[in-house]
Amino acid sequence: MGRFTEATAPSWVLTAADNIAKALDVARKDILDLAVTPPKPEMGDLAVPMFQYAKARKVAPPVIAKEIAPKAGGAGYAISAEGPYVNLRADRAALLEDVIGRVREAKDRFGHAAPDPEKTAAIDYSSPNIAKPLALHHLRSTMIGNAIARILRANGFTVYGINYVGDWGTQFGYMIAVHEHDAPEKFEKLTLDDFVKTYVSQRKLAETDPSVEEKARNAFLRLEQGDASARRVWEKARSASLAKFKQVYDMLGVEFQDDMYIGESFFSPMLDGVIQEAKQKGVAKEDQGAIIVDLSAHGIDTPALLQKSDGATLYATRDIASAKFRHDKLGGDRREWQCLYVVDQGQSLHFKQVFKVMELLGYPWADRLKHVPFGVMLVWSDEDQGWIKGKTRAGNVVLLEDVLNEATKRVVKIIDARNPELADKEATARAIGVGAVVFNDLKNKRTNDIKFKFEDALSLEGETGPYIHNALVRTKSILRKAARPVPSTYDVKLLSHAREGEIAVLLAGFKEAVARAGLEYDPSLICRFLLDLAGAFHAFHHDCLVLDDANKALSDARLVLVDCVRLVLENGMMLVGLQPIEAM
RNA sequence: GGGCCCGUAGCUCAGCUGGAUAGAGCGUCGGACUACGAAUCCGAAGGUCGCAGGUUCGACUCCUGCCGGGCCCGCCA
Repeated sequence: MGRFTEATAPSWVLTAADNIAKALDVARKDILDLAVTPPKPEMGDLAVPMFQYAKARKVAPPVIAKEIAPKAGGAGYAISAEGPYVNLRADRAALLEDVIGRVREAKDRFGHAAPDPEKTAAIDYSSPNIAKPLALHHLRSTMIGNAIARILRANGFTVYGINYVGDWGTQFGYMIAVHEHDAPEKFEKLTLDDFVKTYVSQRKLAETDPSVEEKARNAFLRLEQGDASARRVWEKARSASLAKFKQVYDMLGVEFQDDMYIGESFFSPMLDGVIQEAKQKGVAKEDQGAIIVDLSAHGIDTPALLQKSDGATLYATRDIASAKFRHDKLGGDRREWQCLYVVDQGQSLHFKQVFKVMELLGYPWADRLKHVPFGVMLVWSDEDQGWIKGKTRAGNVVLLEDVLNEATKRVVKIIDARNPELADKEATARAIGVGAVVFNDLKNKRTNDIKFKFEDALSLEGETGPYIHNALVRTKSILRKAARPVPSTYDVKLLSHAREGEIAVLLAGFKEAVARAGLEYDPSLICRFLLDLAGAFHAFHHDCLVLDDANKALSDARLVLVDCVRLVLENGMMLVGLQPIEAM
């Protein structure tokens, strides 16, 4: 697999690949697929190995390389044979001119693909439980999902971000039993915290007093039957929870449309229909009093349970109903529709079962349902001297909000020490602190377990969010100090420094990174890009003076480049949910 | 026992889905603020890529087996 596809390759790469293909008498795509990045920058920007062509012609690879290189030259790049490789190096001035032109034209859409009405996606992410707090482990689904939603939009998709909140289940029995007869003035003021406390205390009581459980069950039964008084408590618990969730989402820069909080309760009226349909189609059967779908003929040993022996439905049943809803209402009529579930890898089997059941039910779009799994979050434990799962064990919950506030607090302290005059101190600290936590979560491959350590997640140095923020702030500082608009014309030949070349190569690769991140549903690819670009800019900043009255022409050209870096950094940051800032 | 994920430097991770001498960050050691922000930059030390076979001109990458870790495996979500 090559570095580029025909759709995303910069024009010089296409030209070069064309010429090499012609010289070898093969297809351009073959060359693109073969092309790799050389191990050292001095060797060039792209290399095409000659091994297989050498084998076909029964000559040594270096011989072929030497023969091809002189024949495949062209405008915009240099070509040379080095051992068994044909190395290509983009002409820096041409590359810079090309990429700067594109950035300045596309602006905040640079790197994006054109919107395509056939591309639609429903993405399920975050999806916390009502009446429970947002904990640290919710960060993963929330931010990975948010980033994928933004990345797919940048790839031309219309995206529906769905928050499939857990707003149905026996836990509401406790809420109803306890709060049903609260005085109105107390009832009105109930918050998520109150409901969490109720849940915890009721669970504790239930351990010694069986009647607590009994009352809760009855209360939930009334809720299911549509009892108005029970429903009133349910609604309150739901709205109080959502209000709190939205506060935290706001801190994270995450937003769901109001009509996209489509929780489990929404589907409860449809579940009988699902069971009936599955039975009628001969997909489901009764077994030990329960309704199951036997999947053993399809390589899945565990059957999918649609209904318990006591008649209650299960979450697989709800997922079937919700998949139909998403297809029918959220873009399923489009050719390139997809429905993503950004849910931890522990639920792989569950989704495998649900998707297979959808297929057995005869829905031809069942193959568009995709589980996008991610690794669990492990927290460092000094006690155990190891990584442990930060489970919701009683009293052991790390609140997401607390982590974000702590991060912000630490950044405020640093700003106070280094830049006490900063305007917007609180908002800036929040962007940097939250960004640090978010970036720490997204920078590694999605499927890895992430090991959460405060010192690392809140670190301000190295491969971190603040490293990106710092690069952005440096671009803005220069642009501000220039005290004149970014020049509209400039002499590209003056941008001859090696650092400028590195930046050009990176900028030219942004679109490829966005495309790949979209195909692989992996925000870490954007994070890596941002680290590379920020790094190249930091090095440039160290080596190259931009504001230089003695050399106005060079200063102009560099200002243009700095502005492009600024723009692409901002574009990339938006995709992964880092909030751009002006100063720090 | 079966299924999925993982094993690369002391630690945390990249390695472009088979190509050139395996790369970063943290930590350690040593340098750079009389230039646009040192939350930065430059350099050094540090690796039998878990182990053993196999496929290939070529394997960190693909296949098989083993070792070690995580998650899942019918009435929780």
